[in-house]
Amino acid sequence: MLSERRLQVLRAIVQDYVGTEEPVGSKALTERHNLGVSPATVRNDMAALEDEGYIAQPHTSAGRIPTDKGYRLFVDKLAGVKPMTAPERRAIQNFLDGAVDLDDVVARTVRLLAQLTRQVAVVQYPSLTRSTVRHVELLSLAPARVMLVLITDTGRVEQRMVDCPAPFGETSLADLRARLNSRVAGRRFTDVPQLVEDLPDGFDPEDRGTVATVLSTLLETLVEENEERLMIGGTANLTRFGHDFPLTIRPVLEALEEQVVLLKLLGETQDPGMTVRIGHENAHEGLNSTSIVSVGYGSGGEAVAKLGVVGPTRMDYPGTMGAVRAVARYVGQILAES
Amino acid sequence: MLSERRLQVLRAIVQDYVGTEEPVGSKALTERHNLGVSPATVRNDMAALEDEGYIAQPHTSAGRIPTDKGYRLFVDKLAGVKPMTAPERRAIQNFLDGAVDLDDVVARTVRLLAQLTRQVAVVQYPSLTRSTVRHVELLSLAPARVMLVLITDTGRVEQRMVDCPAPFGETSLADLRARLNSRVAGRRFTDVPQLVEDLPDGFDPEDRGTVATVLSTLLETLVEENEERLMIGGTANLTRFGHDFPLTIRPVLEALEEQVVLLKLLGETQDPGMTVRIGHENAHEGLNSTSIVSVGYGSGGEAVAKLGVVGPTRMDYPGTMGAVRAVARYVGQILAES
DNA sequence: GCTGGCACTCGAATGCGCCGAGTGCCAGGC
DNA sequence: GCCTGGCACTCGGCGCATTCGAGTGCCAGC
Repeated sequence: MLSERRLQVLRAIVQDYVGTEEPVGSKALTERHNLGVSPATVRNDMAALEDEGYIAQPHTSAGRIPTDKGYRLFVDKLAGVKPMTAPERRAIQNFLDGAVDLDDVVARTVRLLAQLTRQVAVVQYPSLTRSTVRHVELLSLAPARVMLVLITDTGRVEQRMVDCPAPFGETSLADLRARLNSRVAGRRFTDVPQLVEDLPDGFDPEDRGTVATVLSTLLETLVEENEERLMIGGTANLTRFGHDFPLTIRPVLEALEEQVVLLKLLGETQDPGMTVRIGHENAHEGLNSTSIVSVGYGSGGEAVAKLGVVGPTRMDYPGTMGAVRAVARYVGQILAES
Repeated sequence: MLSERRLQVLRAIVQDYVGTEEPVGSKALTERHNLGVSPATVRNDMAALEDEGYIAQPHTSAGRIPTDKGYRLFVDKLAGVKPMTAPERRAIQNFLDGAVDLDDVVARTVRLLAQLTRQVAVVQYPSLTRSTVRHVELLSLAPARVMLVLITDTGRVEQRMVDCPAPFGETSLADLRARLNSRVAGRRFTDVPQLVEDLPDGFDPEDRGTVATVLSTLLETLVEENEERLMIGGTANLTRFGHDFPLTIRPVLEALEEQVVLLKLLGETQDPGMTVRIGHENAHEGLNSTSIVSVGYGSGGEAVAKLGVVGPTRMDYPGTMGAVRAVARYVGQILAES
């Protein structure tokens, strides 16, 4: 087990490195943090920390930089979450309050997060899985063509074309619309399949095919839309990455474009609380030198999606975590209101 | 006026520079293109071209690179549009054919363009201005709360909440829905305002306030959504920009995030044909070292939006233009079919 | 167990010289 | 009049040696 002072030294190294972006040496450390001991002592502690794998030297005779393991310890034990100041909170709230619809909420959230953290922000659209159906609308566009519109409680709208096997009259359509909504309105997506299972039975035989087609399209929509979408912003902040960055930035940009990858990363943990993935803890290779801070958010306590930021492992964890948490909280409020 | 050979020299310079990314000298030129004259002659031509401002030297005793003016001449007079090969066309068609909804069409188009051109692709969502109303749906969510859903002929769906000044019964709602649709379905957005002007007159006095509120929300939606959205992809290709690129890439990423800027640039010309904006021709400062190739696309001949790519001024113009044109054509087809 | 001292290491920065691609100009030839 | 070969000149890039200094590890002493 590491002594208290060694942990302090690690903390100081992380803080200085994050601030200066340069390997930190023993002398600089004692000058900037009053640890009450001499550089020589700190050197011993550093050697010990290096043995344990918490820090490393980029090359002999250079200062030390934290390893992923070092950051991990820092995040878990040494640093808290830095709360936002009151003015910051007000600014967040004001900025988000102006949103007019769901897209706008998400777009504003992305901008806000990117600005606050000066990193790349990722916001997942509220998931359909845990949300409920507000309404299903059916529109007849042609005798054998129906448009299905699904409206969720989070304000999201999805539409699908349905080509019917047989012509379908307006009255039948109205009938189906009414019955369908009486069954599924207000219900959870996951419950819908059972709820509509026997619905075709109540219809005329010649209409049953069409009803079944519509229903299966509806179910498809529910499933497909679980391949959730997300919005990304602040990629310009990647340019602050590092000195060597042409090599670093490319795979990151590529990974960010692969939304599937990000969704997988975000979804990896069910825990709606704050998650920090550091460097190689990220399964995706392109993100091995980045850290991802994410947290669930949602209306009324229950998390329906995640948001977070992607940045260099050398990031201000307490500040970033504070910003992410605060934004998630306010977005949840906004969603609950609307 | 420049002699025929000097134009040839310019063309050769552009081609070589685009290929090698390095300033091109007189000797290399005569070796790679059989111009039938000696390097010394080419040098004279180059000096002339430089006087005219078509090419420049990065520093004394280096090769020449084209200026924006040089590229402009190249695009206008010296190069055509390189058509896609048959296999490429098939690939484009196959890739786009798999799309299931409008979002998907746009997403696939972006990916496709980015891959084909190895540059940043930008696709504007089909504009509402020139499209027509397919259907307006009204849903009662609470006694004094109505959701308005607008469906366009391009398959786009927009929804808005309406808080009514007074409770509004289901029958009144159905009535409004029917009357509204009989007037606006199939009509152009621009025509809608006149078409619904006197609609409230036909309703009971106590309902007129609500009807007016709903209508004004509808009109707002039409206008607001003219602030069109767009999708961007292939930003990872920015890393191929150049050697000096940390300085170059940053403002580009920033400009790309400012969707307003891009929309403005795309919208600057009404011409639905192919537009090429080179370097400083782009009003936005961050894009001064990029060129934008864009073209209108749309279902059934009429352009409803634009798509294009953003790349370094040093790009393969004929190839890029060919790809952009081909993609636009096929996207138009897809939209016309659905 | 902490501290000051000391020798050592090694990357970054600096300076220097060479090389070669590329230029401009000029005199001569078709 | 235009093209060509020749020639002197320029200047950035590259390789190399040198210096400089931050930082280290170790050791003897308090």
